Amino acid sequence: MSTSATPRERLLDAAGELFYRDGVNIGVDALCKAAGVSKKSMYQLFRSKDELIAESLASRGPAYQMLLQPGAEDDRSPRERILAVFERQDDMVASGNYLGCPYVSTAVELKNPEHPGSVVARHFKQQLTDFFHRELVKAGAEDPSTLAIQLTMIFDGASARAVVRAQPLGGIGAATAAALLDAAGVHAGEFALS
Amino acid sequence: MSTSATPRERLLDAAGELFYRDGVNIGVDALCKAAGVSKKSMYQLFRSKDELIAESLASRGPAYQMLLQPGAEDDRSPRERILAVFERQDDMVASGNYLGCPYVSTAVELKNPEHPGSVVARHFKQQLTDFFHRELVKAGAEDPSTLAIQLTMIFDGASARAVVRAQPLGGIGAATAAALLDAAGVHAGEFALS
DNA sequence: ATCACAGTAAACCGATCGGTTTCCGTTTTC
DNA sequence: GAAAACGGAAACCGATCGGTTTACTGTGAT
Repeated sequence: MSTSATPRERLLDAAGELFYRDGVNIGVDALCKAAGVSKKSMYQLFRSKDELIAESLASRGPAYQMLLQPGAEDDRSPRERILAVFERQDDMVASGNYLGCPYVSTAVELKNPEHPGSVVARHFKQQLTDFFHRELVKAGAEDPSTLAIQLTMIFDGASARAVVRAQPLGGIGAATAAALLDAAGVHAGEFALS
Repeated sequence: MSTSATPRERLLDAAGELFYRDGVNIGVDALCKAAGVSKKSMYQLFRSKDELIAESLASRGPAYQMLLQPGAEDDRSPRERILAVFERQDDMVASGNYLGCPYVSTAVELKNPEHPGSVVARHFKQQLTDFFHRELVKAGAEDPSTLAIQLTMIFDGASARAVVRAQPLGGIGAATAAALLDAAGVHAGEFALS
């Protein structure tokens, strides 16, 4: 347990991992024990367990996005950059212990769409759609808004498949996304003329 | 509370509804109270709560499939019958209180793919894929196996979107499925030549 | 009439739930 | 060096967890 980090950081880290691995119903005692933080400290850092759920989800957002989305600087085409997301998802599933997209899983478990954790989940799922949208605009796609939503759906569908089947995806997500991009006329190496 | 049904039926009914509405972490006390069944009866009808999860999921399977899949006897083309699944999903989401595909949600919540409930979930998700596969074979699709998986992914992706966004789908699932079928050359009114 | 069974209500078990509080040691601050 | 703040360990709260047990009621078969 890296005691170098602040209690808040340790808590957010442990919460991010345990809420994902065991579900949001894991107890705060187990959480605090894993973080090496007392319940007293936890409850003066966070108003409630619900707030900790939301904040731990939010704190992992940027890293999760960077893990999934290619950096801004590379010379790949929009299509390749989009497909890279599905390839990274494939890797995550293949590396084992994949339990679904953390945001979708949390929203599913919380049931209540107004729960602070659900709000955070909605926000970060929108960011993936926004990434797709930006790339599609760069590629000059005809209907980037619809297509971005469809790609996000394929991403979450692949995620659901990985959870239900509990086995590697074998590139089926990337293949489906590619088929959809083909149908929409977004081809390899293509950029908008503008 | 229809006391006409047997305790077993009442329990499976209440469990199917409450596990879906509140998640699998709902207590057995609440379950038994909703079913009007004593805990003693519950535990001589089912070995454990885990078994009740699996059996209630299984007992709802046939009705859920019939709700989603068109009956065997209709004159629609395979493509239309496939798209009908997505339209019914759209209706379910639009009617409110949609909390995702019960099988995916349960698998996500249980985390453990060897949990009896996860096994049942995997089985019934496969049945949807099988339905798509049958229709695709009828339509003479080139790669029905891959396409059936892709359609199932779109279905689950649309389901995830409905949960995360907590708003109607607006036909995006059917539109995505249609685009994929178009790309695969499965057109309206088309049947295999055989 | 009686026996057996099915089933409910409720007490009970140890463990855990989210959350609060007390106590005490350590570190920072002046 | 004294005082104040930080934070961990652990007791504590009422409620609930999954599961068992006891006690009692109603029913049908004989």
